[in-house]
Amino acid sequence: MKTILLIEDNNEVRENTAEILELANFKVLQAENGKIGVEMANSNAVDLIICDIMMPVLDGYGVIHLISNNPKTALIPFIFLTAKSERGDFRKGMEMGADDYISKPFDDVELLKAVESRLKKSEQLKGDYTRDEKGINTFLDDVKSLQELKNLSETAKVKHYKKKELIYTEGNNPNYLYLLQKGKIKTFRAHEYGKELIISLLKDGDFFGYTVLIDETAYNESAEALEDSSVVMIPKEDFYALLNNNHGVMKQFVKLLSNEIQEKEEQLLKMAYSSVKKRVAEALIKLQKQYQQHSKEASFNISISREDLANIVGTATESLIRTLSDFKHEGLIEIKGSNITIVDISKFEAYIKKYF
Amino acid sequence: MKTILLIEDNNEVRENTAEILELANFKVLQAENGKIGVEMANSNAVDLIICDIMMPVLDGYGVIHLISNNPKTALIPFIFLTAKSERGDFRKGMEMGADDYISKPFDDVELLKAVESRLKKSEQLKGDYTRDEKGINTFLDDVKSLQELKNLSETAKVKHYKKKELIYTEGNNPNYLYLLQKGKIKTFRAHEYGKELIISLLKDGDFFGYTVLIDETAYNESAEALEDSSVVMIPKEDFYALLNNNHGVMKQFVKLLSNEIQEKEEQLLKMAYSSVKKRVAEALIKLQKQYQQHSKEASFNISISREDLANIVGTATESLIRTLSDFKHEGLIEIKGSNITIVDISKFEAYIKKYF
DNA sequence: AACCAATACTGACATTTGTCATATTTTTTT
DNA sequence: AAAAAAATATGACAAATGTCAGTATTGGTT
Repeated sequence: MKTILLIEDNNEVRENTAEILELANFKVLQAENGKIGVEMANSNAVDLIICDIMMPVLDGYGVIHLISNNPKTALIPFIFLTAKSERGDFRKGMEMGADDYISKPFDDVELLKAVESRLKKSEQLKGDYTRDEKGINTFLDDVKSLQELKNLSETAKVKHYKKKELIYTEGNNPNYLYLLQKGKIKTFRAHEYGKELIISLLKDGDFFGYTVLIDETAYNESAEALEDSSVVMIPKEDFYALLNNNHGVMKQFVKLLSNEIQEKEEQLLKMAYSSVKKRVAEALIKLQKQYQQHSKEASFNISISREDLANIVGTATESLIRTLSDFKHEGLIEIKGSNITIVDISKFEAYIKKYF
Repeated sequence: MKTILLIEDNNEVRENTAEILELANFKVLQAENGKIGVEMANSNAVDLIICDIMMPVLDGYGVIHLISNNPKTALIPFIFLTAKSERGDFRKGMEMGADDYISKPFDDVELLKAVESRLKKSEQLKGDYTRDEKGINTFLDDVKSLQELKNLSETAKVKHYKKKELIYTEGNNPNYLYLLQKGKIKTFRAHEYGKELIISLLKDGDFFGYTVLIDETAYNESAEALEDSSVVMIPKEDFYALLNNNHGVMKQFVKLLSNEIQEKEEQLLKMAYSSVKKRVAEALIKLQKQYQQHSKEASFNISISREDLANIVGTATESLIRTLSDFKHEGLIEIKGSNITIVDISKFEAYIKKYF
């Protein structure tokens, strides 16, 4: 329920107005002068302020001045509701930053529509997605909708990469936000000659290449297609524009990033103290889940080269192969060429837990 | 220079108005009907729109409807400038989401003041910090200013922790954003019995505990004071409010997070493929730099327990100690009790590069 | 100043992981 | 289908790191 702060010195007018607003299912806070009003705005979570101009102690102009200069309250929509109906009065109110100006006597409908209109606008601004509860996907949907927009316009292009082709390399300067439309792509960092660590394995619908866009530095990782892939290239300007204009997207993006930090920290902990065997097992389970969720087959083959798997785990290819052999001999996985199948994922998980 | 889109069918009025705006040093885009206006808004970076109501092809109401429904243009301030001066017309315009409404004939000053007022408001909303070029510190300054604000009010409290005291533990529910005012604190994650990895070593002025605040989950790390410390506890509601109300802070925060991701990835790569010896060396150099920068002494002792250092590197305490002994025997570092001094940091760095 | 507990260090050895060389199998190309 | 290339697998061994047990040193406390 939204909270409206009503500042008006005339008891009768105030109470009548409050009643109307309450009937419209708003929570109403009442203040009988400007000073009290400002105090209430500071100490309560207020979604909108309706304020008279001529009042004792502190008038409406004083109120809007104080409200605007306090960052905590500056963004609350502000509506003047006043008997001062001269053009000059109206202009002064608006110039001081009011969002609407209703002169008395006013119609109930006028007031309610004005309130609704300003609340709607304010929500749009804040990008309040709290109600959809869809979490992270909202962000993706948003960007996807942008991407669809872009597809229509000429700015966003889709590029096709062959297996083993590079999308970008360490040192390149970023110009695009990438969206994997179809295919499989790895991003990885190089350590020493021949050694690399796969940072992420991307699946359809995943975005990549955004961290360097934000930092405005060169790539410190490379991206390579693991199979033939289609990639949507969103010009960085569009990405910036979206972030800057849509607070909701920004919020979701912050969530996305902070999630990633936590994941990386988790990985770091495991890289430090878990044995190769355990890391391999966890990588297999993760891959299995990631792909199964994606393609809805019952028993799913993980098809990945030993080298890539080793680079996910962060170990030598031979060590990885030995570990897989061990798992195979214990009947936990089956290997057919480059395909790996986890025989029974819950058994596998249980074994890992017990064994270590 | 700010760009204003002026949509008005009457050539004379439009050109006169444009002239006034140009004199006030705005860049003016002119559109002679609503349809052209909407197209221009979509293909140009526009900071404010001034629009007539009665027009051929697409009227002002149509324009504001289209502008509001496109996320790319929805946040551009919108002013109606019209001969329709009836109360009903005015209300309709405002209800459709206009930010101001000026009826003709109008005064030049009225128009300019209205434009300035709306631009000011819009900037406040976007929190445009692009001009200070101070980068990440802006965020910190912002939060610090909030913190100062908070210090005055009663909501933010400073808590003192003794050496070895815990600030929070894994599983706790977060209620605060923490700011280390004075002291030294580590945050760490537990792996198996007795094994932990230090995620970060905090110094004065560092914030911590924000990722879980954003994810709204329980802590997956613990924080412990390494020496007596003073910590400012900012209620999470204030943190949320700051993020939501100040676009600039949000932007800086996104940068902060994306930076952190890149750092963690770097660490991950090193954890996977660098030897303990190399990781120890790098940890020492990092500590040296972090502290030296902080306290401006020439030769600085790193004072850290072997166990903590091992937990930064991600190795067994004994292995770490052996590595330190090696470095000592090679004359690279000096050890006096728990204090470690790098004899010559550039020599040390050169040795590391050559040796590995 | 002496004591005690905590921390730092060392030795001996086990375990894990990496490296190189080579064999085998699978996949790709012709 | 055969040949070539690439990927996978295995053996033998070396190097790195961990573990446990015990000794030495340090820093704080009375």
